[in-house]
Amino acid sequence: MVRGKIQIKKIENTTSRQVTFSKRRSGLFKKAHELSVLCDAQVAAIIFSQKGRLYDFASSDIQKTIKRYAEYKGEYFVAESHPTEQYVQGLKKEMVTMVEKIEMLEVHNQKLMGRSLAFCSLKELQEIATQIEKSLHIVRSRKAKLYEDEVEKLKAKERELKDERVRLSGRVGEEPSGMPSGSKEKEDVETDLSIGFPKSRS
Amino acid sequence: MVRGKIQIKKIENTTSRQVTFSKRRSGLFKKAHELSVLCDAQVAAIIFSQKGRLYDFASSDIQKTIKRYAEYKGEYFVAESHPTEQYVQGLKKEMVTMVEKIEMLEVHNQKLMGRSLAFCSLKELQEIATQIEKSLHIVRSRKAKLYEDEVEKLKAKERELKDERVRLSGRVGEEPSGMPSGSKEKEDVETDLSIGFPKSRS
DNA sequence: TTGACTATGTATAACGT
DNA sequence: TACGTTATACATAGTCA
Repeated sequence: MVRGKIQIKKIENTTSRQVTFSKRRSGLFKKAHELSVLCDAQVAAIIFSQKGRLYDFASSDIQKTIKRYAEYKGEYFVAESHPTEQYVQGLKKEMVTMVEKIEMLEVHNQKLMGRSLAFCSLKELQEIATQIEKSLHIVRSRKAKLYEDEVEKLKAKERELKDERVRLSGRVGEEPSGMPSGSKEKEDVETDLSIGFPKSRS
Repeated sequence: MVRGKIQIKKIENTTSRQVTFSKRRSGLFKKAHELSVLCDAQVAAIIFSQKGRLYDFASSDIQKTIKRYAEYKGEYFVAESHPTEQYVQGLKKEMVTMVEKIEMLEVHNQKLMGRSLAFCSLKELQEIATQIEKSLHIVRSRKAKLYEDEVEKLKAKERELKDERVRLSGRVGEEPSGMPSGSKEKEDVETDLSIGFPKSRS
């Protein structure tokens, strides 16, 4: 029994509020449905309860209704971070550029590797050959340089060891003995060191 | 005055339907508002009239409500062509792959061109040198083949011309004359054709 | 269109169970 | 918590202005 006009303000009693919510919610949805049928309208209603639970009603597909709303209002209902069409276009453009670059590099690579030459003109072949010769020259020089450095390092080490040996002999005050023979007659250590297999060990 | 219970079905009379639409719509919005206040709920309602006109109500910001709905349902209400976050992630992943490929190709290219060798080991240098030598061999072979083909073509042409000359001479019934001298003693036409500038024209 | 009027149907607040 | 009941408040169909 209704005691009188109710005030439209938040119902403080939790139970009462929940009951009212449930009843009025279904009442609202009923009214929404009736409106949609009687007047041939597209109706959608969304309700979040205080607890955050979702209730919805739609006379047709709610997604369609919301999309229609979005189009009508010219708005997207999307997360803040959602990418724009423009941004994606930018990405795609970048990708096209990258694909082109990859193709270009692959073709170049192929040619430098001596493949896919079937449609090269003589002139082009000549250019490629020149480039390759140049490359080969550089690589060989670099290789030679590395060898040299290696040899230098080893020579330095040998010299160091020899000095050490002399110093030790001096301290002991004896003639060097028990040292590998033949170390004195060979002044040029270079002949003693070589890349590859050692000649022999005496 | 209401004559009796009304049927919940489309009102055929246009005027009546429009009036009912207007009244029930405001009634619905009023109920929605009351529900939101009484029960502290978030309510939104969207109505499209039969004519396609939009009416909406929301207890708070309707955009927020719809966004909340979208998040709750895990859906975007966006135009068909609008890119999803997932799609963009896919693109970005592809781009990373492409960037890596480009870097790899560039490094390879650089090495084949004899550049950026500073940090190559001897072993690596040796491999590069071997590859380059192989490439050079292939390119030179290809070049040689092209030269040969060219020469073959020219020889064939010369032979053809010679045959033609002989036939013409036979028809005229005379000793060939006015022909370039020395064409008979030279059986090997190869010496007569060369790549580059012609030696001379007699 | 829009707003009033009003008889009547409906929704629902306050209770029970 | 959820469902009946019921007295009331509210909504609204039909009508007129």
